[in-house]
Amino acid sequence: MTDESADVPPRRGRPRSTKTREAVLAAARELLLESGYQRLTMEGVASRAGASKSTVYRWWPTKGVLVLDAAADEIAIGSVPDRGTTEDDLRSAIEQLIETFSRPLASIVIFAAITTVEADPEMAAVFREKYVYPWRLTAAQAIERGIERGDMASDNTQFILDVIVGTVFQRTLIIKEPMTEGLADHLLGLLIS
Amino acid sequence: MTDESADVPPRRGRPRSTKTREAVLAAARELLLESGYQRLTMEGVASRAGASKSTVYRWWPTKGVLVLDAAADEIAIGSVPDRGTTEDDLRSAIEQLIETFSRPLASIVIFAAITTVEADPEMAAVFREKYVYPWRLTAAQAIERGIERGDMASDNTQFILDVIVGTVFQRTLIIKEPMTEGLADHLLGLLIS
Amino acid sequence: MTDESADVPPRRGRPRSTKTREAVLAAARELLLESGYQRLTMEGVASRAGASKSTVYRWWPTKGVLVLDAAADEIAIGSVPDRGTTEDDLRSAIEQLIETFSRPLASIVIFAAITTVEADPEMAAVFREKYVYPWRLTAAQAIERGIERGDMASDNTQFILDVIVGTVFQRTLIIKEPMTEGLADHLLGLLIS
Amino acid sequence: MTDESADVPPRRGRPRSTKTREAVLAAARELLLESGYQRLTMEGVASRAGASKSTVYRWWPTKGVLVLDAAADEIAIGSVPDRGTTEDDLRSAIEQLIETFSRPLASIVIFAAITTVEADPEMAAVFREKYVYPWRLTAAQAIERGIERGDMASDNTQFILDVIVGTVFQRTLIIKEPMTEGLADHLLGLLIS
DNA sequence: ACTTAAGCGAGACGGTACGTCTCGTCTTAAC
DNA sequence: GTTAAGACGAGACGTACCGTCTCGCTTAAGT
Repeated sequence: MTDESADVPPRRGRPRSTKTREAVLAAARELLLESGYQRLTMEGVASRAGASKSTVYRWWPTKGVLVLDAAADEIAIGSVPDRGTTEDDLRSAIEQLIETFSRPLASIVIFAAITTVEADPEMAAVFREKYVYPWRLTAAQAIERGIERGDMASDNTQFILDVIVGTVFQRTLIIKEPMTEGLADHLLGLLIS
Repeated sequence: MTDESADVPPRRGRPRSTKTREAVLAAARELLLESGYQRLTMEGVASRAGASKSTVYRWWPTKGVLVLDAAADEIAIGSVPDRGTTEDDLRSAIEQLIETFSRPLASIVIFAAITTVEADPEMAAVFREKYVYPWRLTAAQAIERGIERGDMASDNTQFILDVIVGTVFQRTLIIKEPMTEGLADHLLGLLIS
Repeated sequence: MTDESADVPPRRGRPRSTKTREAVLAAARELLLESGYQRLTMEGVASRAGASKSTVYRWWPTKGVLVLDAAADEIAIGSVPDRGTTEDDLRSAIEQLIETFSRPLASIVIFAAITTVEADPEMAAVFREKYVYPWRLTAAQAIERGIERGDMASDNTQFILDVIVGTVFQRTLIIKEPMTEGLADHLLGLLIS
Repeated sequence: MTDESADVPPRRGRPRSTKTREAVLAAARELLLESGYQRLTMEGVASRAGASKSTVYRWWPTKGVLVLDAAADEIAIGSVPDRGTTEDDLRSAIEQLIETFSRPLASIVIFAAITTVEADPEMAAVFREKYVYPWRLTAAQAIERGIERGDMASDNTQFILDVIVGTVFQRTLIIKEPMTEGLADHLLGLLIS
């Protein structure tokens, strides 16, 4: 009878402090909500968390990595379910987008991840790989089911995705006035023939 | 008999140097294309232009103002003409957007103006007032003409504007892969019933 | 009639602030006396002086350069005069050494300059060039005058210099107990035959 | 048969590793010779020795203590013998000094021990107690024998000690050019009447 | 021609954050 | 109890830009 979980790495040295980790992430969240992404500094996070700069840099080499970690729960968007009808599927997708983009912390971090490509391409890449592509894949599948059923006003999946994401992004993160209520209905009216 | 042009201030002292002004704007354009908006520094612009920092700050109090001035010609988008048919009008609007967003310098500056709200709200405000609203107004008029003719798939003007701008922004400035050719046709197919 | 002082360099830009310069040097002196050379930090000096780090680094690139400047007056040892008799000349030399090594600030800085060679060879080099060699040259001349007169107990100038400097250094900077009063007489008794 | 040495404390747990101890001391010696005292770090010694920092700190609380331990053999200077004549005794003393100060490792450590008082007074104290005073005591006795015999040019023992130590220190550790050969003779010529 | 006033370059200045480094302490699991 | 590993708080390092501030020189328009 052998140990079944033999693939556990043999941890050595002082283990990482959960307390410090959470203090740093909490400090990052607070400062994001107070001052935004640009004005957040690694030094400020360390200070607010009662941690040292070296500890912060040891685990989060850049600001982008840090805030993606700090807001991970809020950013997570899940995947688009298969509810049986095209309208229900697309409505799910659109409402997931609207809901996620409307969370205060998530909106700040997502906006930063998208718009800071130039200064921090790695942040954008991590964000895409981890959050955007998985959702986009299931959303594309939902759209393709709709196309097969003959329900869609366009047969170009990528284009429809761009319409949905672009419009919701525009309305919720750029033009910030509400109108979010009717947004899903308007989009469905346009996309479903 | 009074002075006809009473609003002309009696300029005294050394007049502003056109040469310096143009050297600074040219330096800003070069650095934008070489390094992007974030990595551009006022210090770098002054140095490249052979000007002093105080001269740069005298005329362009912030990086945003400077960059909008430097790219003014490329950013100008004009207004949506009245060509007689809904399709022609909308196609004009969409192609103006695509064309403008595709110019190298304009794309950098517009992207910065839209996404830097947090760090430089004034830049965003100036950009909206001077470039976005005028175009958006004539685009809204074109859409309303289409609604009156009964050509549009939706009767909500602001929503349609968000679809157009959001989709084009998404495709040209966020997801940078081409497909720009078919974009106008796809959008027209969706928006015109 | 032409301008006689045409060789004045044409000063450009904002002139250096004398006030800041003196505040930094005074802060350095205070911290040297309070904490010693090793514990003095550039950051501490800037802070105490109400100056910024960049200003300190602009003018004094290393700690060694800064403290040599801060203590310049106290370190200056002059040169050995020619008083006519060997005894008077040597007594002058020895008393200059003792007096200089006994000043609180000078002793700290000289000790640092001598003993930090390994970590900051430039400081040691500047110190030697500017303060040690000039004095050593005139002291050597005084010794040679004594040798020519047949007054000296040894005819090796460098050796006698090492005896004088080594003994005074040993007594005043290493073994710090007094006995400094009789030191000059004892040395003269030994060196003059 | 019982344990004969009952006064040995009943050691428990893992015994100290002789191998590790020697690896650390050897690493310290290597790094002293390669980089000098200032640039030697506890971290570097641990790393070179394949030991952990905590092990190094457990047994050698400071860099000074470690380095004195690592160079103990080379630093040891013995005591001044009584050879019967003043000249032989003093020559022994001076040559012991010169020889010790000329060993590469010893010169580094002694120089550090003497000049690091400010930063590490404990190191200086340990060095004085363990190496300086014992030798100084026997050297003083040799000098006093010379004074009693009427051989010395001065009757102040401490002063003569300072002349000897100061001059040799000056010549071998500060001014590093040779001339060490004639040094003992020159000193004897001066000190013996 | 002479005065006046703004433009301009150079560059010093106080700040602030950067990311790196070493320090000496602490916390584990393995031995 | 000792060890290797290595996380941790602390704090200085030297650099880069920020936006402001003197300076002395230049350049015209108004006298």
